[in-house]
Amino acid sequence: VFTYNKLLLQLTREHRYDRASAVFQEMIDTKSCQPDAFSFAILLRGLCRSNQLEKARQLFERMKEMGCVPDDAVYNALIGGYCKAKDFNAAFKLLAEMIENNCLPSVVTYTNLIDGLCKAGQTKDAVKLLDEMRKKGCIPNVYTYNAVVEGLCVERKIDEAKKVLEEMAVRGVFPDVVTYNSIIKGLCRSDRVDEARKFLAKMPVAPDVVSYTTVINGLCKSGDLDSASRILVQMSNRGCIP
RNA sequence: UUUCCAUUUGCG
Repeated sequence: VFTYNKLLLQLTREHRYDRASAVFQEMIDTKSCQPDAFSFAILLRGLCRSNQLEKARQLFERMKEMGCVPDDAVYNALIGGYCKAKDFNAAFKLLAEMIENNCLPSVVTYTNLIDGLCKAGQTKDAVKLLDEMRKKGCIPNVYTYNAVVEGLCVERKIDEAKKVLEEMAVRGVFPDVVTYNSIIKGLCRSDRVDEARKFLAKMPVAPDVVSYTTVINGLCKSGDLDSASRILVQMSNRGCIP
């Protein structure tokens, strides 16, 4: 099984899903070596990522028919797939099923859902889910918050996003460069480039290429090429390569 | 001895 799984993993990494499915079928046919939950997880994840959700669903049914118990990796893969397809009914159904089967949804599970909701423009629901996960004793981490912050910034609700920052501070989750980059992007998009520039100057963590690029982009769009080139110089001085 | 994973820039 180990050997087969390794092969499956490699094949899906190379996006050769047809080949992977064939290998999988071979495992079942030979009967000497039945796929385990991990084999399924690997293949399901590959199918979900390549938008072959229907195939994934069938495989999942088959898995249960074979008496193989889905683990959290399997559920996470499927939930991620449905989120990307914006089929939240299906995603939440799986979440419920997962809990029924005594499979604890992890922070990754929730982050998947929260990120999906945000990307679909449903930040309101995302924030609600964030609250719910906490009530269930699942602690959001920086990835979870970043997904929310990013979602709010895309919707130009910068001030709400800043509130989330405050909440992070209260809960002892430290914003990282990704968090700040989302805010900077939000400010730029809301024509608050000047604030973005100030934010860049005083952010508590070291700005990276993305931070600089975002601000420079904003400045260019607003026609402030002088400031843009100044930032560019500053950026190279700090060893960042555009 | 296999072990999947989630978040940010550039109309990529």
